[in-house]
Amino acid sequence: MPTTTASRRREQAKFEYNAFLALCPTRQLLDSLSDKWVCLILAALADGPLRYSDLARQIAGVSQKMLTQSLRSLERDGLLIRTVTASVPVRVDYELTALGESLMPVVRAVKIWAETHMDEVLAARAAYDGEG
Amino acid sequence: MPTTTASRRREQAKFEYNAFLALCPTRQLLDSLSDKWVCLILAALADGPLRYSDLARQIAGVSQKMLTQSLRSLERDGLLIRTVTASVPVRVDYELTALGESLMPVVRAVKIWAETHMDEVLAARAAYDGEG
DNA sequence: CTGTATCCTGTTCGATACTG
DNA sequence: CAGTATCGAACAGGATACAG
Repeated sequence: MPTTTASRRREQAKFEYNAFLALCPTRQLLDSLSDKWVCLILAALADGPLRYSDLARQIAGVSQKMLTQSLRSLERDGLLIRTVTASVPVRVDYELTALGESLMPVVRAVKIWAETHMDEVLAARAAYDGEG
Repeated sequence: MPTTTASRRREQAKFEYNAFLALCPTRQLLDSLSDKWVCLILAALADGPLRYSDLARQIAGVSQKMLTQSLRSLERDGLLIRTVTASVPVRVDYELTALGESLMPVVRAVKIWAETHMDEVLAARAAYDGEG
């Protein structure tokens, strides 16, 4: 059997797997959560609605661009709602939806594991880097 | 009060926040998990040890470079162990550590939420995109 | 078999400036 | 106040070739 066939089969498998991943719900969720700021926004909104500028102040490290972009993404996914109050100056509030709140236990699970075990991870890293 | 002072204060806050984030265990964990392949590797190893080529076959979409890179990262974090058997040809097995296994419930929590709610997210996306 | 090294492409993201 | 638009540097990540 020629090599070309085997390599073609591999490419085919890769293609199918990538198509599968594109549809895989877990991967899609992970893609959203992996955004650097998404979890921080969710956590900030867990205590109640906040205005744009409140978020910008609480999550001090984020750029305007990324904050807006992440908020849009979360809004699009139905995890939060954006309420514009047409006053002068305009006022925009962000609030978790029920769907967004249902995600919080997952975020908290991540947080709890991190706070419980991250020192072990850091120790492992130090040991690994030490050995060189 | 001159504007420069306010802007300097903002920069200072941003700097401090970024320093805080760099130390925040949750952020560090999220940074690891957000790697495209890490969760897939963890899931693949949840059922037992696998060889490099087994992983490459199961996670068909990954490039050699990223697979190796992700495995090294997980090894460094103490989540899996890499065992080299010096035969010809050489054989390398990867296996979750206790620490790695302790992370699995978190990964599963993400998976369960995704499988339960991702259709709502997709519906929200469709609605959002439809409105334009 | 299990990688490492290199090149090269697309994407991400911060900074900056501008708008309703 | 709450964004939008644009530019450029930095990085991620795939393809390919090579090595122990």
